Amino acid sequence: MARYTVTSALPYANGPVHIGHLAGVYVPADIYVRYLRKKGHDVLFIGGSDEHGVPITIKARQEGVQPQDIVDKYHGLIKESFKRLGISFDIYSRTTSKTHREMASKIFRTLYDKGAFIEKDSEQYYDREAKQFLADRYITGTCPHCGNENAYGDQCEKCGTSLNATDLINPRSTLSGSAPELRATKHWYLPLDQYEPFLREWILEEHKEWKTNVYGQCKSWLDTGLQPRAVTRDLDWGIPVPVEGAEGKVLYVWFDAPIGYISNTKELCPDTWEKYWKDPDTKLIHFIGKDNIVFHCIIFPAILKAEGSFILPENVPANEFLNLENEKISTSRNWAVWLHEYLDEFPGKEDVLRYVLTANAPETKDNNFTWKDFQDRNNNELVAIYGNFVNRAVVLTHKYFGGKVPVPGTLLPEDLELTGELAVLKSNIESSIENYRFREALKETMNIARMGNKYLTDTEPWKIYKENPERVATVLNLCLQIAANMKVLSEPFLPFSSEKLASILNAPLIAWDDAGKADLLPAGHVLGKPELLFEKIEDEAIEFQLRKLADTKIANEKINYIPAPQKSSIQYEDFSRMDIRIGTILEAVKVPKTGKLMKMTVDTGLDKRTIVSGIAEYFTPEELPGKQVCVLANLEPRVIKGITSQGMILLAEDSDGKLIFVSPENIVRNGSSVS
RNA sequence: GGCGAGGUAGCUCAGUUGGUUAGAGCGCAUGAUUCAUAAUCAUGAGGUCCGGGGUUCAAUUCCCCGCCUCGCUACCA
Repeated sequence: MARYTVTSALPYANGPVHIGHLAGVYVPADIYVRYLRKKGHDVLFIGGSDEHGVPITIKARQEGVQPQDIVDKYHGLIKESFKRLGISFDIYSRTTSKTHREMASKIFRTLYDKGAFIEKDSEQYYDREAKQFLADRYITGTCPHCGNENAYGDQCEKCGTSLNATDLINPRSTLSGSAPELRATKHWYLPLDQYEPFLREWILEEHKEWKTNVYGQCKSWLDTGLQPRAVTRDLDWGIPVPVEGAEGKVLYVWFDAPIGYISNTKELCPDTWEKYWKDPDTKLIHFIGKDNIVFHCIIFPAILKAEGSFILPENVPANEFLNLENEKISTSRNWAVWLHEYLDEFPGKEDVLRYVLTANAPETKDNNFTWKDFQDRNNNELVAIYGNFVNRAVVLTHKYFGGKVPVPGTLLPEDLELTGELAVLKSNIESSIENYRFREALKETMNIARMGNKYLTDTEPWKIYKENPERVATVLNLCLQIAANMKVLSEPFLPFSSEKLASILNAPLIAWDDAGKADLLPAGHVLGKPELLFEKIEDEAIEFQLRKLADTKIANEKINYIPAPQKSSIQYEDFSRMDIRIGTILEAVKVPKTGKLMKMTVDTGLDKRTIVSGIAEYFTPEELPGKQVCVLANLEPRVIKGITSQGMILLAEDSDGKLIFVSPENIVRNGSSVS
């Protein structure tokens, strides 16, 4: 018996959980832990909500409530829906818990006391209108070396000098446009660069077996070179930095969140939690999505290593992403299948979702969920293969043997082959699960039912019953044994159906290692009431979902779009200083080596000038010439990627981020003023 | 733009440490069958293994270039 600590990424509590989260993290993690438990291992499955960080404060501000209200709402919703889907967490807690606050503080403090952090005092700019400290790149000003008036807080692009924001003359906040004030602040950095040799050895040498996407990304980070990373923030929502003189500062959410795994373990096992985190015999497994790789493979292990007494993860099986009907799942665009809605709309079909998301899991590359595929897999696989096989075996037994498991006769070669294959399939399922290949494991599980269907067709008990009832007894006995094996071996994937099958067979769920054999049900055992394991999903239900997606996609784009709050008042004079003209784009080329920049020549009526704009993702150079646009003409020129941009083209940004030109309704003479 | 992962049958995916006819499930076609939720079983059709070069006796598999998708990151007056 081995000991396992299995974690699944903490969902961020600013929205409900959708099928992408499930397919990527929670369903595979649940399969894994259910399997380990069935094998008799000592395993803890740790989950919880991640409730700190800036996005939650922004959402709270938008909705006019407190951050606590936001996280209370979503934590409850998420916890409840996980439970309903049978995600078998041993604990699902939250990072606003008392235990977590203490644990995160303690770990920070330990590192602090060990001198593991770099402490940096600095004067940082604070935007009084936006009410926050500004990161360097949110500040522009005049370069002290070359006099460029549009240098960034971290670097002047004109002379190439690296700067500190405090070096700038006449700094401005790019958030509000106002002049920020200097405030002294202090932050703590984890010098990741110091852990590079350790990480390199540990990952690149000792964990070559990790999935290629995980290993590749870690290697990329390590080869690029790691930088010290700030682990504190100036913010009023989070865990206070437990150090004197750190008032108003909180732990960076990515420092505190993974510690939540530890805190939640402690909350569950106040006395014994340490053996799950500090005993070298314990295997720690993190289930995550691919966007989380660096935090779980680089930063969190560095924190654990710095602390010194914790074990490191054995594996970090990160999945890719799931698309929905060929489009990226998006919370903000409401393009998702929400778990709590699915559970309401498909009652009793928890396993169908679990099945489809496993059979189609994005294990090696991004995958696509479609409702048609969902229906097909239910109707053609769960119903037709698994459910149907069980039903055939049970109905025939009731018909010929009064619902009692018949006494088997002498086994023929084909019977022995069947039982031999059963053991093979079981072992295939085991090795697949242990290697995090759940899709394959599920397929092998279904092959057991396929094998049963074929066996029934080959032996044709309904034909031979009259002349050879003894043979039929053997055949049906074996079929029921196969069904009993299905019940056990499919339980990690389809726990609800296994319960149901247990009741149909009137036999309890047994341990994993007792399966794989053809003697699970004794002769004479009385079966339970026959009922269908799965039912067909009709076209109407699928059409409803597709219509709903189409509708909510349109509706929510309009309803959910929250315009940015109005900026502070200005005088007419401020406005009148802006010289906005109508101009015509003459030519356009993409700026090489950039993702978004387009270099255009624009006839402003005043002159023909060069303007660089970040629109290349939305327009091709070919479609631009001839277009009339509004140009902010008297904007100070600015060097972008070595090109001097003389002005700015006005664009509207749609709710989905798409850019649209602000153009005159009719053709206007170039140089016309806009006011 | 840099880096990482992926691009294989209509769909979802395996696989090839380079080697005769590239696999599975679903879908489709044909046949068998009727115990079963028109479910099952068998057989079959379907693929310039993203494109172009190169190395090799031989490349889908190795190398180079390019295109596409996703992620991280940079940039986006």
